[in-house]
Amino acid sequence: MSAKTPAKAIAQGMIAAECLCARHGVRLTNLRRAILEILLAAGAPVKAYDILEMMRDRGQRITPATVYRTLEFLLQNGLIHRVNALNAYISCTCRHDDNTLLMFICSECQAIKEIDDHDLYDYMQKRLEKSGLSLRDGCIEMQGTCRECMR
Amino acid sequence: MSAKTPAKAIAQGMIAAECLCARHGVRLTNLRRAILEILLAAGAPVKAYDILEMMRDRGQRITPATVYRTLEFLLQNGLIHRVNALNAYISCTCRHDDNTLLMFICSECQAIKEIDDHDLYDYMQKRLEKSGLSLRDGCIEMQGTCRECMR
DNA sequence: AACACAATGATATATTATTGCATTTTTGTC
DNA sequence: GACAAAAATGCAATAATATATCATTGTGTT
Repeated sequence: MSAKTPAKAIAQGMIAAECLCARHGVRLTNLRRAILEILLAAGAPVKAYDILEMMRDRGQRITPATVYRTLEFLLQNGLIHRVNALNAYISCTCRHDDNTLLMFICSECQAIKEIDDHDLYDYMQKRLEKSGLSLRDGCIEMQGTCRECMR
Repeated sequence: MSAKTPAKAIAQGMIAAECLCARHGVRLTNLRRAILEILLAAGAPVKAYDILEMMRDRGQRITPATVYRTLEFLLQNGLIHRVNALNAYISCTCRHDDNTLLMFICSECQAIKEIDDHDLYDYMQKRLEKSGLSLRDGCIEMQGTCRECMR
């Protein structure tokens, strides 16, 4: 419905997810597939209860607990990210096999951009280590303004 | 009670807050003072409903709405920060007069460290501008592991 | 005192998330 | 295939976090 993402990209995302789950030795069930697909299609942060509604609209009988459990699974396996600033979830667009993540959130339009800048990440890592802090496997969430909202 | 922070530091924080409010032309009321003091004393992230309880323990009749309104005021005036990763609030320890903020959260022990590293901030800013993103007035929340929890 | 405005009180409700236990589905073993 | 064990899901209740709305109180100005 609100498919902001081209069908092709969604399909690719699903295939990538299948591969990843196979490698991890975990099961990508229909429920998990369905919720991941919603997130892939949205291409934007989606709230847990919105996912719940979308699933119900599709005729699924489902409760919050199930949604959150499924999100937890997808998070664990690096297929999606949680956007703390928005209490929302977004499908992962980077191909980081590690858990490292640089995420930029536009405070104006809520758009999310994953930053695939390993140099920057490494620099931050190095810089923080001077204060005895390790970014290893860490998430970084930055808020600012995107180009469109800047003008 | 749970005063992790020396009384002297709390007092200093309060004075700084008074000054700042005076400069901003806003009122640091008793309620606001009380809640700021709780946060200063804690020296760690505190949840809204914990603040509510502490206030009630002190004999104040107070509701969630009031707590959130007060937190909002303190946030607006840069006296505290919201820790999105924890749904919690912490008194500001840096003296940034701007809204820029680099915050590090230990995923193990939940300790928060404000990073006062303008070089790092500027570097990130510059780096992000290449992607059309502006960190101006933005918050950065990083999760990782602190020295103590590393071993 | 009268007024305007900011702050707080009070009630209700919305939003986000988890717990615990029952049931179903899948997997591995015989 | 039959079975037991484990994983996934269903279901109900409830916890935790946050906001909206309207009434009341306090503060500063004239």
